[in-house]
Amino acid sequence: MFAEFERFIREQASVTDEDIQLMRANAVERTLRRKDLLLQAGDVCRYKTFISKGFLRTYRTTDDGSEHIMQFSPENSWTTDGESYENGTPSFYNIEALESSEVVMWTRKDFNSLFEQIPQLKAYSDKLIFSNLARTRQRVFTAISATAEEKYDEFIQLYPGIINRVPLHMVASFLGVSRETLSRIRHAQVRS
Amino acid sequence: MFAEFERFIREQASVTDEDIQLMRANAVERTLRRKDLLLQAGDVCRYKTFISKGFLRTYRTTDDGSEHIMQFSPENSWTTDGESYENGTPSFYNIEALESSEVVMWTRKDFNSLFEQIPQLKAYSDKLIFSNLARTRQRVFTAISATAEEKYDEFIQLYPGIINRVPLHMVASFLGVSRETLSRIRHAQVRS
DNA sequence: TTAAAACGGTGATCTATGTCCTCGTTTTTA
DNA sequence: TAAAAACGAGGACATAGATCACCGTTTTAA
Repeated sequence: MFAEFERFIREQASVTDEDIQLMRANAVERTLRRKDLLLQAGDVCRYKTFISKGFLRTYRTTDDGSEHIMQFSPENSWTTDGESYENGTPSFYNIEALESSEVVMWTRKDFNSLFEQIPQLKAYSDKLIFSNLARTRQRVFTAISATAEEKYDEFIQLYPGIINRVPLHMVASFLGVSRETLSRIRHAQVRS
Repeated sequence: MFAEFERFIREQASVTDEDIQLMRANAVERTLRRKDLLLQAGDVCRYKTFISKGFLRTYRTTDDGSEHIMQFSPENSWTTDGESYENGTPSFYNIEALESSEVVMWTRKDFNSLFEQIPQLKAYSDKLIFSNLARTRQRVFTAISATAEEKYDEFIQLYPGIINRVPLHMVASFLGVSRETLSRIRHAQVRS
């Protein structure tokens, strides 16, 4: 699992062999089976997690019991609940494996010390957060301005591949539309 | 204008007198009248802006001409289009003064050099971005999971004061509901 | 200081989307 | 490998919220 991470980070940030050793030193590897939770709502998110293999989702449950997906996380991406991780507060989110997955994790303490020792890692992380914020803003804009069909079209364009990897109701949940509406939109598009 | 900024930043980050001098050195002050644009869609956002007095909004226009408000920015807060600012790409957003305002701005080049010279400023900025991301995520969650009334209630709770400072249709635009619906929700709540 | 524009409210519709249901197929799991 | 669960599709109906239209009041700007 760390091997995949090493390959990934080397191509994302120009890190040295020593940097890699540092990162390896306090990395925690974990294997997840389908439906395993990496984070449970109510717990504090203690780790920053790199997904070396598999597929996760981050979702939140409303009072009426319905689930709303905030994020899909395929291999070669990161996941965490930043708010809980930074502030040590209980998380609202669940992070669940949708496929059997392999991840590499670091505690905040360890990762912050990596930031101090590896400035390129900090710069890379800053960039990630920026692009994350830009994408989240875009998602707000779409959520408040687009029709269900426009939301779906943008999803397909922005995240091709995901549609073939998760059940339709999860895409609907991510978009904030009902499963049935999404099913109808798709069918209407096939015909046209 | 810089005086207000100085007061603000001193209480947010522990900066020295010399730090203040550095920040003052390349700060650009600007006065805006109501309806003036700080940023026009299509232009590159060249500045990071602190609002020392007044009130701005950031909005985006859809193809059909409708405006969607992404952010309200009262005095003692910051505004910029991070994506355009960081990447030098044309912005999708307009930033407009809703009241006559006074702002202090820095170019990216200058602000980045301040980051190098004033680590506390960088740390403060990192925190801001984190909380910004957390708030934006929360807004996504609400947008995809809540009813119009729940959206309004959360807005009032999260941003008390703004409701008395902007016309109702702007709150509606921020929430992604129609002016009429919001008006009815408010009236129904007064009665209950 | 006055004409024009913006604003908030409300009634009468309309409609996009949600909800509830059933059914056949595929996938999962014991 | 068989029973159970999850899934996608689609029909019938319900409804939250949009749209359109109009009005009186307040604010803005020439």
